[in-house]
Amino acid sequence: MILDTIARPPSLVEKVCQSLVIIARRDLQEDDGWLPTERELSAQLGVSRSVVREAAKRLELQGLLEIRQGSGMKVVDKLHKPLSSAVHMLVPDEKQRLVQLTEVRFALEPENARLAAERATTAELKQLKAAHERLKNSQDFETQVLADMEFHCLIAEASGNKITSLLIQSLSDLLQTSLSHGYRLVTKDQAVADHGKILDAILARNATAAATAMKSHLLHARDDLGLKKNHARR
Amino acid sequence: MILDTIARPPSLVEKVCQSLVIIARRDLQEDDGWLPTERELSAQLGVSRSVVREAAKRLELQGLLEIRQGSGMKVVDKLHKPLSSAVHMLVPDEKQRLVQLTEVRFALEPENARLAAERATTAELKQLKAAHERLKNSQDFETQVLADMEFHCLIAEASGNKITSLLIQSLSDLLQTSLSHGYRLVTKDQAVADHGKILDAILARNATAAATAMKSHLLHARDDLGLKKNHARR
DNA sequence: AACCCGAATTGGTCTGACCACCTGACCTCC
DNA sequence: GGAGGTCAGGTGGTCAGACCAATTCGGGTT
Repeated sequence: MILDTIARPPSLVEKVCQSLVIIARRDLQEDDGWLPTERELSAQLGVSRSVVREAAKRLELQGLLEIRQGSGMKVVDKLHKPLSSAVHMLVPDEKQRLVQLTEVRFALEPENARLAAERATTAELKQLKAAHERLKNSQDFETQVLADMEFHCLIAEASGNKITSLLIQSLSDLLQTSLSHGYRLVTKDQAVADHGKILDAILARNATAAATAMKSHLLHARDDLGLKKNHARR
Repeated sequence: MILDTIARPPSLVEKVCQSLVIIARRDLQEDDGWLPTERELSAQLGVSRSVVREAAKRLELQGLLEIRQGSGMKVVDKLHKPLSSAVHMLVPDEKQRLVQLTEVRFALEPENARLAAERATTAELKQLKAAHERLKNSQDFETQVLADMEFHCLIAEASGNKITSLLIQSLSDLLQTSLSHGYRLVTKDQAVADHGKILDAILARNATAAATAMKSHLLHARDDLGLKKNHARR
């Protein structure tokens, strides 16, 4: 039996995938982001509906499409979903996942803050300030969590590194599900204070201070977790 | 039109996915990891072959299955593939991807080394030593790259954090494709020397030294990249 | 104007057929 | 006896057409 990862000629659904991506990009600008129906695409591309379906499902799993029965297929940008679901599967236990999540953020985010301080454009700085204001003014828990997440995601984007941006998006996504299940990392006041320090450092283009502020912010989150249960090895 | 992410009742293919995962786990122990044929599963689970196919394709995309025409479906463990392909799609340019990849590793891996120094089991230390020996004795370029990657992956595993382990696996996977396209990060001698320092620090349970050694190792890689072309902003 | 209902439309599932590819056993030839 | 070719059977890949289920949207009722 052959198990080598030799290059195989692209299958039909792979070709259709590429075609769909092209059509999707075009429709995203012209139309509302809604793709033609499966039957239309089937006729248009000269393949059976099964193939169109498999290709669409594939792109949906990659976070490029959203498929809803009765409505149609819409172009979206959720490239972080695959990683989220992989982590969800790899670490099913909610508490454990939250702990490991925080550890990874502790490694990634200070470096993001450092790079953001060095590289952020003025437009990105403006967005950061806006997100911080939104957190300050947030009333209910949900919008607070969203504003918090957005702040971190914006820093990742401002680092100019698309990979880390993708990772932070995924981690935030996972964090949100955990939080909505009752876990709470830090109080709003603490978050506002921490974010304020980070923001100031980035605005001042002080990379080291930004990294340090981010570290202490995440340490607060880690400590908050530690109060409930010690770190579990494996 | 409804676009809310309301909880929807699990569709048929989702149920079949779960069933397949269960069957896969069982077959991985009893048999060789080969699943029944699509037709058998179709009859066994009481659904049409289309549904079995979609579920299988889904699990393949998640890195849990490998499907080969004419052979069948085999259980594999490549949970890192989804992230790899997402990054590949997000940053198509090889050179740029390599640069950003290195940046992310620079954030993640020193922390991994630190945690590994604190938490590694004796079995993991043994594996690390073995991997290091393999790098030392490597002759051709390919085995050298593999041994290098394995060393980093083992450190990630020894950190006890499954998420970071998954990330490093993905990044290594991406790195390998870049390397096979002609990019070369550091010379073998440099790598052996760096890895030696990292290994010594971990063996000595010196977390800080491990992190520092890893940082300098990655700085060598980064500098090597910088010689060819400056960092590109976006 | 607000509400409700049903036809049209969309993706979801089923069926059964055929095609392309892989495997393994058999057979030939050295 | 072993290396290589051949062929039948089985596998996933693709196709076509039908029906089911969720959604939309327009027309009618209140």
